[in-house]
Amino acid sequence: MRHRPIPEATVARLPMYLRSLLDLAESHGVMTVSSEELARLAGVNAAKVRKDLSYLGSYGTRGVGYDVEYLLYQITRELGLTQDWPTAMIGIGNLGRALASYKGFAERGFRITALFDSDDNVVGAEVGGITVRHIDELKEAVAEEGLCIGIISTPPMAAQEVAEKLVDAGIKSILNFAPCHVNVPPDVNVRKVDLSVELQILSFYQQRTKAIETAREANRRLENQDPTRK
Amino acid sequence: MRHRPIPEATVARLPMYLRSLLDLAESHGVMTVSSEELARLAGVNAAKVRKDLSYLGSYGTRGVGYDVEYLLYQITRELGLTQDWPTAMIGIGNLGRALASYKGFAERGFRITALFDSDDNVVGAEVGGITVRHIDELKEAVAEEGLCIGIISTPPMAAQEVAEKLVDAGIKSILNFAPCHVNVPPDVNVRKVDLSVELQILSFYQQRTKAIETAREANRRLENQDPTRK
DNA sequence: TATGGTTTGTGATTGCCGTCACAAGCCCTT
DNA sequence: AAGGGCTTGTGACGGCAATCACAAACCATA
Repeated sequence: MRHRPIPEATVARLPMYLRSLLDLAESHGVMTVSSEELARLAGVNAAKVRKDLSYLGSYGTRGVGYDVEYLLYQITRELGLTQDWPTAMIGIGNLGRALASYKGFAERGFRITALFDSDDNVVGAEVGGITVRHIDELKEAVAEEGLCIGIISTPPMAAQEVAEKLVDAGIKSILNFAPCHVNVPPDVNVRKVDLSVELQILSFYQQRTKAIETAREANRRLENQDPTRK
Repeated sequence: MRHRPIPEATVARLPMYLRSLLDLAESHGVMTVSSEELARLAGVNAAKVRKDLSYLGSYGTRGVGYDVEYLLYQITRELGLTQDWPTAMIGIGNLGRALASYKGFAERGFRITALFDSDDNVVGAEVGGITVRHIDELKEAVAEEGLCIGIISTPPMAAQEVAEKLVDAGIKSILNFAPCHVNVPPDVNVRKVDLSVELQILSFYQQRTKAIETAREANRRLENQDPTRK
């Protein structure tokens, strides 16, 4: 049972557990945590927590719970966060600038160590202490500096082209903030963060609840008009 | 078949189709599109596209495809994007500022119409033409200006408190950019965007492929050392 | 009007994932 | 040493979603 593959859904939740554990370790100096407590903090089901953690190995103690420090280390290791992955960002516009100086990345161990753009007005500028280079220098920089992860924060029109340049440079992991799909070879891993898609999904459900409310109100009004109605 | 409920997974993909359709309509003036083509653009399976769209109704023509304009309208309507949902953003730090002026929101029909913060140094400032108000004015503003959606872009520590204030003010849809889970009543819809979680997931798979590569290399080296090895 | 080529809409199937429920195992008290 | 109270780890089950495969339906052409 120890070495079964970890399901994708579990991998996606590990970072949440990691964060909750960090909170526990920092704020209270808590030594041990139950799956119930961890589930509450991460906002998921307790059984799911246990099953997820069991994929990593038997790190809990029955009747007691999980040792916070130990679990922290195991998840960190499993996620590959014990080493750091030099990260390049391409597209230093408004969004790129904000992301490049976003403290959340650094706090979770990601150093964005190289910035690139194609606009000569931007190349040479300094953002968060890093000088923006021209995209043509990307391949060389990847080879020399061991860049492993690429972040695309260009406008959507440029995203596909940039993705291809990243792939050509040998990058195997891409995080795409541009609101569009990019095509890459099967051995390259792309994840997408689309800021407005989430709003659009909210809009769908918001409309739905609004419609229900409106219908209820109409019913109430109808009933008031004709209280004898069956 | 017409009025079955739309699965969550489908709702999450509608925005992608919407974007691809917009591209088609704008750039080429294409009149009609097949599920195959739309699938390619959105980066999904063609059968999935057809099934997804079939939940909205029979808007395609066999042997021809889907009318781009008509489908555009139907998805827009289904997502509730024919009306606009006044949106409040709470937490105008680095990230909040970038998001507030992010053009992608406006392009997809979301106007952020109200900004709030708790820091007196920020209150009164103007971001993207909107004056930042104090969080204590939130409830009143929601009531008067019909704000429907709340975006949390505070540091994680403040997120839960802000979420509760949004709920108290009557907001039913929340988009949370703070890297933490927030607890809300069941009738409130929260979606989360965590910028660094995606990086952490990439890190996991990156480590995995790296490990495989390293193992292969070790094998090669071993075989070179002892070419007669079985 | 008939025929061929094309594309949709959808039953059927499969696999993944969430949840439940409980045995196994640990600690503490007596 | 034994028993009670917890908590983990996991088999079993059910449901949702992805994919396949094909009949139904449409257009164009003759």
